[in-house]
Amino acid sequence: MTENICVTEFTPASLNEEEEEKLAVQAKALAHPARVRLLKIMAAQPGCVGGDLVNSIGLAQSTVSEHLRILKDAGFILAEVQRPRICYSVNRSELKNFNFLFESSFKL
Amino acid sequence: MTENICVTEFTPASLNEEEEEKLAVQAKALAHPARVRLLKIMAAQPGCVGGDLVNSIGLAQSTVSEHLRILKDAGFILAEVQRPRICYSVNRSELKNFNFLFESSFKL
DNA sequence: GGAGTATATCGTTTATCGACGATATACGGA
DNA sequence: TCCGTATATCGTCGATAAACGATATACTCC
Repeated sequence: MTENICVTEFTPASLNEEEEEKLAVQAKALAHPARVRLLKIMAAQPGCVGGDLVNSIGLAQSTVSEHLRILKDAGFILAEVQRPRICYSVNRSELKNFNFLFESSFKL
Repeated sequence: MTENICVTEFTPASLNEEEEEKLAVQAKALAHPARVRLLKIMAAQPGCVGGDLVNSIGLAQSTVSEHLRILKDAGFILAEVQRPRICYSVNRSELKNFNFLFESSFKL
């Protein structure tokens, strides 16, 4: 360890660990092409889609279900039960919140 | 497969596979708390930081180096060699581009 | 040329992810 | 009540990620 050349002092106070964790967790939910695609499809629908998402994407039903669970856990989508189907839709406020968190974290 | 209830037809033309892939790849680079933290630290610096990042974070030098490589590969940071150090800084245009890609993909 | 310094790479181990088929669940309707 | 349908969960396997210590690399300065 030597003295810094181009480093200003960093104040730990500006590090909000919870926010960082949330940003990372949500980014992880976006970190797969299939999930980006699913989100995009849902965002393009006025209402919601059922398991037709499975047909829109070349993956097994169980795989799609898992991707949807991850997106749901991240808060990016909502699931409305319409037996026997489930109607998924994007949660725009949470998507916007991610966007905001991203911008504010990195001072864009 | 049955007829849809709440699904409108989806046009594959609006699916830009390259963009989806890029969004996923960049999201993956953000999908770790240590990398979010590193980016945040760098974004808070006027210029750049050297390997002091290693000291700012409780991880081994080799681990931090790997995280930095991932961020660099994603285009989120720039590395300027100042032997024997390397000065890292955020690439704001790429961060902003991610933001834009995110917004436009999901129609926010 | 040799020593010192900062960063990158390698090799290993453990943990997590992604995909699938098979099966369970939870309901609506005949 | 039993059947069909849509979704969720389970178990497994191969692939990838994350962490570390040890070592290599690539310079600067004596």
